[in-house]
Parts: sequence; C-alpha cells; structure tokens
Amino acid sequence: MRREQVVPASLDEAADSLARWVAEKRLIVVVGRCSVDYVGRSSSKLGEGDRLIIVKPDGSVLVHRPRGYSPVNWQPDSQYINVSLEGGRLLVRSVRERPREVLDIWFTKVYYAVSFQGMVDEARFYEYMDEHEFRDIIASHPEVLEEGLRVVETEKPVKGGYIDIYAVDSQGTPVIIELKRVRATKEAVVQLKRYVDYFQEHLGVRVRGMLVAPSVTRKAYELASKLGLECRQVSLDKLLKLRPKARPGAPSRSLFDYME
Amino acid sequence: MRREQVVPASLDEAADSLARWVAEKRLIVVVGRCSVDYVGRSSSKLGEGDRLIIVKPDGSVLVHRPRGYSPVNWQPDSQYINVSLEGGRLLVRSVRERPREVLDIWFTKVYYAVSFQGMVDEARFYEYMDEHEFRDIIASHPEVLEEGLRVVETEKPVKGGYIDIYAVDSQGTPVIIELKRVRATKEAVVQLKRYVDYFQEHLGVRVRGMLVAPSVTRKAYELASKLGLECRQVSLDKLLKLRPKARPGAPSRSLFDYME
DNA sequence: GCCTTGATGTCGCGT
DNA sequence: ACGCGACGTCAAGGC
Repeated sequence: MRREQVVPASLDEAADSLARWVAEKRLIVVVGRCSVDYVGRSSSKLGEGDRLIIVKPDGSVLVHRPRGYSPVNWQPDSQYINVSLEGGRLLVRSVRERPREVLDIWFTKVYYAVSFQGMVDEARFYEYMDEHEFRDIIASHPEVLEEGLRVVETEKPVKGGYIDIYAVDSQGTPVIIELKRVRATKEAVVQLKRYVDYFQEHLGVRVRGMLVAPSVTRKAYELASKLGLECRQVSLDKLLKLRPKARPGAPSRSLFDYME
Repeated sequence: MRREQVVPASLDEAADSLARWVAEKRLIVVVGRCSVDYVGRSSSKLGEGDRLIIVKPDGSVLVHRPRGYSPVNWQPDSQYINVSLEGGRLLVRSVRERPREVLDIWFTKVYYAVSFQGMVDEARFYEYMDEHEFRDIIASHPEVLEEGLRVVETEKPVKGGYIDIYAVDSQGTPVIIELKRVRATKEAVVQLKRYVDYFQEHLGVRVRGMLVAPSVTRKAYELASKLGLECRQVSLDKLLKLRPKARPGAPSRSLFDYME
C-alpha cells in the first residue's frame, strides 16, 4: 500500500478531500455525525448519530452504527458517488442503477476522515467443508448413509434445479439425495419432494428421497415422514475424518485443536 | 463523540494500543497487511493481503478486502478479543461461544490504526414501505386490485403459515391474496397454491388465488397461469401516494422525486 | 440479462 | 435457547 491521507476536518475541507478521494478511487473511512436517507428497493430514514462510513474503490458504500455486524445502510456497488455541500451540510450521494437506488449521507460533522490507495490484496480465500466439499465427501463415502448405496451422478441437473446426489440402492431403486451442510429445514424437504415427484413421473418407477444433514429440524422430520421421505443425520466430525487430504494452505492443526 | 487516537504504528506500538482500545471498548479501525484464519460453523483461510479491519464496542469484528459489500471474514459478536505478539506477528483473536467460533487475524504490518470512544447514536431507524406497510396499504385500498373486493382478514393464520390478505370478491367468492413487496418469484406462486388448495379443501367451494407485487417474474407468471392463479402488478409510486400520512421523519419529497 | 441456490448468511419474532 | 420466515438479503453459477 502506497499512500494515505488524513483529515481531522471541517466540513469544507472534508468535502474537498472526499470529492478528490472518490475520484481517485481510494478506500475511504469517515467517522462523523450524519443522518441517512435511502430510497430504492425499499425506503428508509435514519436520524442523526455518530457513524462509521466506508467507501471502497469499487463504489461499495457501508454505513455502520457503533454496534452490530450489519451496516444500517449500504450500497453493494454504485455507479457514481457525488460529494457536495448543501445548506451547511456535507452530502455524500451514492447512486446505483439497475435497480435504481439512491443513498444520501448527510454529515453535520466530520470527526475524522482517512483514505488509502494502492492496497494490494491478491490472496486466495480458501473455504473448507463448504457445500461442495460436503457433497464430495458424502459422494465418496455413500456407506455412511446406507450399506450398498452406489452413487451414479452428482449435481444432476433437473427441471429448475440440481439434485445433489443421484444414487441407486442395493435393490436397484433410485435414491435422490438432498444435502444440507448445516441444518435441514422443511424448505429442504419441499425441495426434495419436488425432485422425487419429478423423477417418479419421468421414470415411472418408485424413487426414494433421502435428506442428509448434520441436523434436521423437527418440522422437517415430520414433513418428511408424512411425504414418505427419509432423513439421515450425519456427524460432521465423522465427515472431517473422512476428508481425503489437507488442501494446500489448510488451517493449522493448532487452530482446529483449539476448537475441540 | 469525545475522543480519538491515532497510531501510524509499529507492530509493538499497535499491539499495546489495540489491547488497551479493546479493553476500553472503543470503535477500532485498522488498515494493515494480514492473513486470516477462521474455524467455526465453517473453516477458512485467507492469505496475506491489505485489509480494513473494524472492531466495534460490542465485539463485532469485520475484515474487509478492498472491494465488495461483504466482509471476507467476520464475527457478528465475540465474547472476548485477545491481542498478542506471536513470533513477530500481531495476532488479534476473536472468540465467540455458542456457536464456538474462533477468528484469528495475523498482522505483519499495521499501516494505520485509529479508535473512537463515546460515539453517540440513539437515532431511530425507520423503514418505509416494509412488508407490513405494503400489506396495510393494499388492505386499505383493495380497489387497486379489483373493483368490489372486500377485505375480510389480514395475516390470517393457516396450517404452516399466514395468508397475507383474505378477501371476498363482488360475487362472494373467497380470494386469497399473496403479497410480495419487491418481486414475486415462482416460490411465491407455490406458497399461494398451497394456501388455495388448503382452503378449497376446507371450504369445499372454489377459491381464487391472487399474487400481488410491483413486479412478477416471467416464470412466476407462467406457473400462476398453469395453476389457475391470478397475478396483479401494482405500482409502488401509486401505493406511496395512497400512504395514509407522512410518518415523522419521512424521506424528503426531493429524494422521492429524484427516484422518478 | 433473469433465474436459482447457498450462506459462518443476519435479524427479529414467536414459543 | 430453538425454530421459522424475511431480507434493500449478497454472491456465485447456469442459461
């Protein structure tokens, strides 16, 4: 990273700097007293208060209150950002097209503003045991679900979606397997039922539907029973042990140990 | 807001300041070169790069890359945060219980660090035209959907959900109305069909199903036609004009005008 | 572009 | 504390 600038600033100074920083596509951090108006997919108004505002080089804008994970207002990306002085206040207007959304941040005070240019972040983000890996492990070890189960196809495309795993049991009956990496709710059961019905109709033979997840909600279990679908709970720990090999750059053993 | 501190900092200085700031529950902003390990509901590893890190007074932690709306790593809130020097690197470890999650941020450089204390933000966040208000406006003005429509009940509980509006048309036929504030997809059609079937079964008479939204996807429209359900598009602008009264602090007319 | 699914979703509300 | 549904969900991937 090459440069930075700081402005413990009057509104005038802040306006000048912000306008330039936006034009230069810097990463901008502002702490100030502001109110926020949003009109777009919804509409909202936030009264005056102290907030942290972030403007990224790609036009993303985040307005954070002092507490909580989520920004209170935001713009995932914006086509353009305008900085101006309006009636004694500093207005930062961020506009997004498609869908048309306008975010206005009205500053009455800028306690602090700083910007950065030339941040270098080319690193890869590795995620372990995501939906993909979860499926791969199950597909490689169908015996954890049922003896004699044979995987025919994964990510099988069907009308309007994908079947996670398409398998055949020891009796030769097709089994459609729907996976949920974390928790299966009744939504997952509905989805599975849709696929089972579709296949039953197309194949003209009985098809089993199996919902697989580390945890299954009671409602999901009841609905599955009613619809003649099966549920299998699988232990995440057991699956982790079946993981083929540590991928490059896997989290250190120490961190995993710390979790236990 | 009462105080601020700045540290364009060596790792040692940064460690001291960060530890104190965390203890004092300040809002902290750090820009530095770091790698990140996360283990919890998922596991991830992020290689070294320049990032913006935010630590809030309530223990929320956000790690932002230079682009995009979403943090690459985060902790919605953490029970405790530990700052230490480990093998020449500055480690910020944030731990959350229930679910157990550990986020490790390893700094090799701290370009910039600043903190704030005593931010005051008590303002109310008001959202307009949320799902509730959308329903209320439609329910108060059923004529925008059809002449002679009479609303019987809103938020009517049924098996496994709620009917947004239960109405009767000029012929005395029950009409089940499903609302989507933004866009109706085929999921909404499926939901509506479920309610219509349920009612038809229970009442033993023909029941109309009506899907109402500012926009309806093509797929949803096709599915609705196939299932004998109706779609009504309503203009958000028109609804806004039907809004009973401006609520305190409503977005200024100018911003709404700007949207048109 | 629209559509679909997954997410460390987060959040709020009800039981 | 869990379950459940909504969200300005966001973001990725297929068509």
